[in-house]
Amino acid sequence: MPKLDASLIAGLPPFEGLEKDELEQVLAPARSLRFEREKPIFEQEAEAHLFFVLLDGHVRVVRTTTEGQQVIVRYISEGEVFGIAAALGRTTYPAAAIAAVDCVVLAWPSALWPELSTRFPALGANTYRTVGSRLQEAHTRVVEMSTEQVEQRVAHALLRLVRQTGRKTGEGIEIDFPITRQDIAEMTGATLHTVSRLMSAWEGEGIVTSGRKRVTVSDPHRLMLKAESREKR
Amino acid sequence: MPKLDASLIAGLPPFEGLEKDELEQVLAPARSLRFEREKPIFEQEAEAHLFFVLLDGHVRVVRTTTEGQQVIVRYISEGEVFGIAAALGRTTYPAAAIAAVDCVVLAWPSALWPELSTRFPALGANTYRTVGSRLQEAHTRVVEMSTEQVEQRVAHALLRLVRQTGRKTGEGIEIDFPITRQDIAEMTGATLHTVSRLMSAWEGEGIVTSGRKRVTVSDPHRLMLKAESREKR
DNA sequence: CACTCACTTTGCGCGAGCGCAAATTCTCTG
DNA sequence: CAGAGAATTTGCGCTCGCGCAAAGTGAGTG
Repeated sequence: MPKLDASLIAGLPPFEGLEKDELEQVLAPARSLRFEREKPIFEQEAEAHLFFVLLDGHVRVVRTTTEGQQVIVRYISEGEVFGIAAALGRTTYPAAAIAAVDCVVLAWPSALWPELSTRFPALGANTYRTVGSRLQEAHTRVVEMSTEQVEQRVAHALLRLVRQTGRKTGEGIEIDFPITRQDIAEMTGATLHTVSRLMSAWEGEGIVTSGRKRVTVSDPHRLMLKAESREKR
Repeated sequence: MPKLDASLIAGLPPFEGLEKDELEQVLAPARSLRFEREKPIFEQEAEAHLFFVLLDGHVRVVRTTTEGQQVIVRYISEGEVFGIAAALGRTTYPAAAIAAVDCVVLAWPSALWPELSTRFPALGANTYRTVGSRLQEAHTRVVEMSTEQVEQRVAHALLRLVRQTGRKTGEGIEIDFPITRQDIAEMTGATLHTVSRLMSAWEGEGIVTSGRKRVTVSDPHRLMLKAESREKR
């Protein structure tokens, strides 16, 4: 087990408000793990033995229905906790987590959560704050799915990705990991065909530039207009 | 302030695992409040000064979009906590809560949450377990909205309501509070017209009996078939 | 460097379910 | 108990976006 570099980790949101020695105590029982691109970090319905903080990379969280249809629940970015079923009283993971690119994670045994969260209340508070915003985000998605057209939903999804993981380039803000039309479809409840058509149209209008597994938003402002205009019902 | 009857409250899920004297300490700073049918318990975006346990009645949790469209996030039943924004590090309520019928609630000042949850870990664990299942449920709804037809979604919604709040009658299991076609539409992302058509069809098939603000499921098994058959995509 | 496979684009037809409108029925209130 | 308003039902046309199909375009590999 490599010695973890506390100084790089100290600034991450889950550990905010922890003293230096507290952080070391928190990190002591953690292992650092690597996952290659497209490799599963955990599977849906598996025993939730570990919980994680993502140190580097991007992770896709996917739910699969009994009929085999996949839905992307969210993407995890650097510095976020995930797989925290144990903190929410679950014994299994409700979704799978897959490394979207090569990833480095910290992993703790779930059994340690009760002790860690009581010994280090700041850790618990930070984690539950994250849970709160995820619950709110999930409800936001329900509302979007209920009230918006596909075009609006796709625009919102892209804007969210850009905000979360955007990286500035010459042509605009690029989504920082490989993402297919199919992926965007699975985030928005559309088909890859419809997503492809929308992207083509937006490309023509100069709002996005995109290629194989790559999306760059060159005009976020006009994309926001697409996201907001024309409600239904 | 009336003296609270601890014996009636002891069995509720949020208080499971608390000793008798602990329960009394938890209840001490709580106030009991009454709300008439259709009166708001709190408004969306309001300061989250209180958190609640529902002692009697049913509460509708509603999000309103900037365009004024309403979506029913969930219904709260007896014995559930709600309005727990503070436990999730939020300062405002992300949705409104409205009494679906005359209600009795227990209310605590949000400021007490940190103290209560650390002094009584069981209370914290029970609450976060609830949060966990709500997060999962929200994701389930996202998946349903992404992959199912309106008919399946409405069937699922009714089955969920029946499981949560069903009350046996001569004709089947009745949803225990007034609920309109419009309400069901706002839970499923459909229009009241489509919901009405579905209910009429199902009534014809002998699956449900319904009237004004009233729904009884007489054949849950066949409704489950409606909920599961024919996936799309 | 060619081959293959995954990803993407585009066309076309169709159907689920919305939007609008109007009639009907039930409940509550004065 | 009559009137009014809320909730429900039903009809009809239309559109968004899916389903299916087929062609095109990279990118990685042996």
